[in-house]
Amino acid sequence: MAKQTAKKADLSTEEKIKDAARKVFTQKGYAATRTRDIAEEAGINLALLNYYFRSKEKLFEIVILEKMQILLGKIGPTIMDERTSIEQKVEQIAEHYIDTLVANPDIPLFVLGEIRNNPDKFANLVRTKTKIVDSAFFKQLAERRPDIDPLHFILNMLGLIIFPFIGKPLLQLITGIKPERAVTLMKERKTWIKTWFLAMLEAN
Amino acid sequence: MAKQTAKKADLSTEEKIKDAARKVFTQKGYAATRTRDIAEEAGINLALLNYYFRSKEKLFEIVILEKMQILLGKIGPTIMDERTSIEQKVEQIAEHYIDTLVANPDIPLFVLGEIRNNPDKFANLVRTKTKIVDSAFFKQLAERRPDIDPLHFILNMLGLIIFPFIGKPLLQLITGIKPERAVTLMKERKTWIKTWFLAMLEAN
DNA sequence: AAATTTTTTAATCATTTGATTAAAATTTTA
DNA sequence: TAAAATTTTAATCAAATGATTAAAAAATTT
Repeated sequence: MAKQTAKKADLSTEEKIKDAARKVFTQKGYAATRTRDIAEEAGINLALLNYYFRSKEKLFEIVILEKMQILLGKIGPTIMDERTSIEQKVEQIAEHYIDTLVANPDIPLFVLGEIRNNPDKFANLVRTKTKIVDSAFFKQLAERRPDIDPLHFILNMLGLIIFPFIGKPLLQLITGIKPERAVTLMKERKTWIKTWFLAMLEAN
Repeated sequence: MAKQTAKKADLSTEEKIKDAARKVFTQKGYAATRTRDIAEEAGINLALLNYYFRSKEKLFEIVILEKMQILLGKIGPTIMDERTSIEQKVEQIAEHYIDTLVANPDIPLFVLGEIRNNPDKFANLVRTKTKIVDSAFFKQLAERRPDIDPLHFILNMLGLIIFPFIGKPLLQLITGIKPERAVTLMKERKTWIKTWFLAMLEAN
């Protein structure tokens, strides 16, 4: 008992496996992940993974549903809110997502990559269909800029927020920027994105 | 001879394999790709893949180097050009990349995903190190907005251009947008991105 | 056209990988 | 504390997968 690997000593076996699965799956993706990697990372016997979760696939589903919830959970309620302005919505979304993604930088590439590899699988899962285009945000944008498809501004906002996290490995490769500097940069963006978004909204 | 699968009838075996490899690797990533998938897509015997390219790994390297060149090749020369303005650079880059990505929409997610899975492997490959931060573009941005790190604007530009292609599977999932509509949307952005970028550059 | 070289195929290998099993160890219940 | 239930382990399986081999087929050279 005195020489557990600290961090995971107190967690239940099931939680140790889930933690390890979260880490390995999000870092490498489903296909590149070996169940043995997860077992080793969790410090447990491989058979336990199947004992608790039946299969790699089942464990994966638990993890990716969590991650999709993190990535998509906040956006729905925020853009549906009739009482907040465009400005407030953008501010809320930018703040929330940058904080979330600084803590979970691997999520976007992970989720988008898995959706690419298996679009059908998530088709039913995202029952948000036609939700965004009926949202208050959408209507507000259309009213402000009747000449531009509101989808453009949705894409702009998400691009400004999410892309830096997706592009970070490349950015580090081509600029040699340090990880801490990258985090600082992301946090700086929290305040700027609202300003930039509003500027784009007025642009001609 | 009269009943080849048309398209590939005239290509050499080597090219048929490369074509198939480009398609399967970029769509599913290295780990999720089976050499048998490539052989089948190419309409050749599996052993031929190894006969011509030695291994899955070797064939993959050929493909990803091509794709990285497509993704990164244009940006270097453009941002280094001392004689063009910020506006011209952004216009050139937006036009070029959106055309390129409409024709090759899978590239960004593919390349960024593989870099994530194997950062070390591409470390030496991207010898652009310290190039961007010494570029004319960087200096011009720093001069125009001394109060904001030029990297922010690089990220903004790339986010506006590239993110829609990375996020397309998700966008289609949550909006039900048709693929053709998505392409139209991307092309519309070609003209707007310069405007939006300049607006962000002036924003306060 | 015979000989040589190149290309292609079918069969097979060795390793990896997800999963199972039966037994051992541990914990909980009675 | 004995019995029962739960958890863990080591060994092993079957299928998938990257790769090789030896022989056949086709193309090229002499």
